[in-house]
Amino acid sequence: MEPSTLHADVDAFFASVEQRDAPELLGKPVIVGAGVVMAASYEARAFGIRGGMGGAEARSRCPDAIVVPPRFSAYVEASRALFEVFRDTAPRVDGRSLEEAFLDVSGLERIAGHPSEIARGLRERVRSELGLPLSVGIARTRVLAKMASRAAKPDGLLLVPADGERAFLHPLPVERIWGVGPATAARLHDRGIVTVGDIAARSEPSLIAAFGDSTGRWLHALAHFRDPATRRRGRGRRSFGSQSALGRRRRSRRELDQTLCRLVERVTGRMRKAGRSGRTIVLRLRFDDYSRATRSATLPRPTAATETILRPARELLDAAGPTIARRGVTLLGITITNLDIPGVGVQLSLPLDGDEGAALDSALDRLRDQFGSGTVTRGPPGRESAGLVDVSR
DNA sequence: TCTGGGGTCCTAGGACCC
DNA sequence: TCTGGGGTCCTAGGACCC
Repeated sequence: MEPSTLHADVDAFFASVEQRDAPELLGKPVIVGAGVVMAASYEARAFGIRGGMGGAEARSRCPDAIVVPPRFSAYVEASRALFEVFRDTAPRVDGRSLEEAFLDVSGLERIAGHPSEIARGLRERVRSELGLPLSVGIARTRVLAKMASRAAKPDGLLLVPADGERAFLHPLPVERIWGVGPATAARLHDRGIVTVGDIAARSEPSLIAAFGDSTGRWLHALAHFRDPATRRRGRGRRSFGSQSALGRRRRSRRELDQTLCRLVERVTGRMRKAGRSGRTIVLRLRFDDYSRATRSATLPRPTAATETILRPARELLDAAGPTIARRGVTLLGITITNLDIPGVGVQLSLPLDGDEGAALDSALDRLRDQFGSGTVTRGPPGRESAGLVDVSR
């Protein structure tokens, strides 16, 4: 099987959009975000500046860097145009974030040429039409394509041929694996595992014994060039969240409550706009020492109503009061999860006697409470009755 | 290196049910 | 009354990604 999975990724996305829109920034070290580095141009990276780094640290590494505030609407617009080009290039596009996607170009050879020609054309189009640098990795599997695009950066193209997978993957240090962060890397190092090849030398059972069922299997598959069974099940989003850093100053209960209200309003507003609702409310806290905690509560029914979510959110905050008083809170966040399932319809058709009909009606009433009266209907009463539940959005 | 804001997924224990 | 095995739901924490 020849490689036909592309991973396409704009380099330093936010910073590249800023450089494109303000030509005087071209060729200069650019940092997006003041408090924390949200993106750094490659010129800034040359000074050791990385995303997630504190602003003070970044400026000390490169005092001449130009710091610009993020302009999210510009990034969203650039992303929209980018995905138009993606969808114009391949029939199957799986977006992973604003600036990256997997493209399946299998079966396009006769129309559009070899995958590497398609990738070259894609890079040229994104450069000429959008003014953005795009790196592309091509491989047989997603993980390999992703790691190839990473290796190709900046502004590069790398194809991993089917017979070149070992030569590409096995020498890489484990830190370069997509999905291995500092914690897992440290645990691998503890066991003398430094490269992907070292992982390949271990049996699957020994990896499972050391790293647990999920991670063990995943590492083993990856090291043997198999696409690890996706760790992401289902489709679509699974939560809505909003958070706010508060700084080190001690906040009064009143200030915290105001922040909480703002967060709940923001989240529920986004949920209503998306036509979604959820049942579980998670309060996120971060303390002076950067330790974290979560407190959660689950409602009987999904909702997106501000008041319905605010009440239990306040109770969670109250319950965390003593902990906050002791450790000081530096971040407050709210996440709504356990979302309803959109686009599912269930139709039942069954003969009912009187009692069963009444039971069905009360069940449908409960569903109307949950999903709204317009989405739940009941067929005509009689010997053959039908209830229709349609929660499609 | 003292840290923003948005996400996803996994694990583990306890409650509860059959 | 005690014990077992299997399953689901909830809560809390942690790891990782962009």
